[in-house]
Amino acid sequence: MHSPTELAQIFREKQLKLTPQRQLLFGLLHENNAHPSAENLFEVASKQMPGISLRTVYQTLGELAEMGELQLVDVGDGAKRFDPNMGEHHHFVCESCGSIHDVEISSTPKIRGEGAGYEVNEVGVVFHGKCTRCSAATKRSPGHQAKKQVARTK
Amino acid sequence: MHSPTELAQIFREKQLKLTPQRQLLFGLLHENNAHPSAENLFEVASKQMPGISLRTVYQTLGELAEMGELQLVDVGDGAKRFDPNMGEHHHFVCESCGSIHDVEISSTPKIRGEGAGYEVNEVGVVFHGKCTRCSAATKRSPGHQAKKQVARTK
DNA sequence: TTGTTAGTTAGCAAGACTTGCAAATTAGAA
DNA sequence: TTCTAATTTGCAAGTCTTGCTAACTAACAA
Repeated sequence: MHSPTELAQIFREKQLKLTPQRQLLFGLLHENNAHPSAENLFEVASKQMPGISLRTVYQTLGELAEMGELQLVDVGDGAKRFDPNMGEHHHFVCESCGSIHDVEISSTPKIRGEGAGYEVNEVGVVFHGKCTRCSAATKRSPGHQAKKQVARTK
Repeated sequence: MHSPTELAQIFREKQLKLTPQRQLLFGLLHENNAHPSAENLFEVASKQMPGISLRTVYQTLGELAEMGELQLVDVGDGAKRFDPNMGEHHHFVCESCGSIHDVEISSTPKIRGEGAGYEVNEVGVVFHGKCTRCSAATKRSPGHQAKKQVARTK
């Protein structure tokens, strides 16, 4: 996504207000590669701006996604994640700690056979496995693993 | 997944009961390539067995998935889908009618660069676009499209 | 056929994640 | 400072799924 400064400019041009809430979120999202959920961002934002509403976080994230400033990532664990990296890339999800990492793939997969006639607009690839850290941890002490990075109560 | 008869055998071996509800669901799932959600199956099952509980459908689907008889497919539209096709394949989601189709890809994508050190256990590829039918319909009468095959209220 | 019992089902409540709504605020322009 | 449309909030509500538990029943033995 664009930098907070550039976003400010874009918002002004669209007659959208530059509220403190939005500015805070722009900053928290910029170059954030942790793939946070709305709730994650809300927690962090709350520390810097107690009282900010979760509803506002959802609202702002939704706007940014609609404007093409954020990519929505769904790894099937319940909550949607937001990724400011709009370049072409895919995702790796660690089964141990839950972390999500951007990855590049050697070549975009193509449909083979009957389905080849489909009109494809988008291809999403999600890898599941163990990240370097968890993989190493498992080797050192099987059974143990890095603490889950993303809280999941479900 | 296995055929209803084979599943019956497997369940017996595991001391699991062969209830009418389970038998019905086995049948409805067998060779079902429509990628139904729990709710979808519940509706169909209800016609043949009025009174069956949605809870039971979830329960049974969960058991089958755990036994490796069903694959869970999440295309990010809210509800999980169940796919009895356990062979290696990926999915195509039609943006117009919502239908999901199994597809094969020419080669499994590989992670490139730094992420190459990850321990990958599973690769999921989801294509989004227009299925043959909707693609043709759009060309015939732009603006129109096939009726959504999967109800989504969200 | 009957009794026994562990496995199941059904219903409802509740939890997680999101979104709709309406009232209260406020950024930005005049 | 005033005005107004855009925003933020808080809460209710909706969707999908799971936990809990009382009632039920498939499967097996006598």
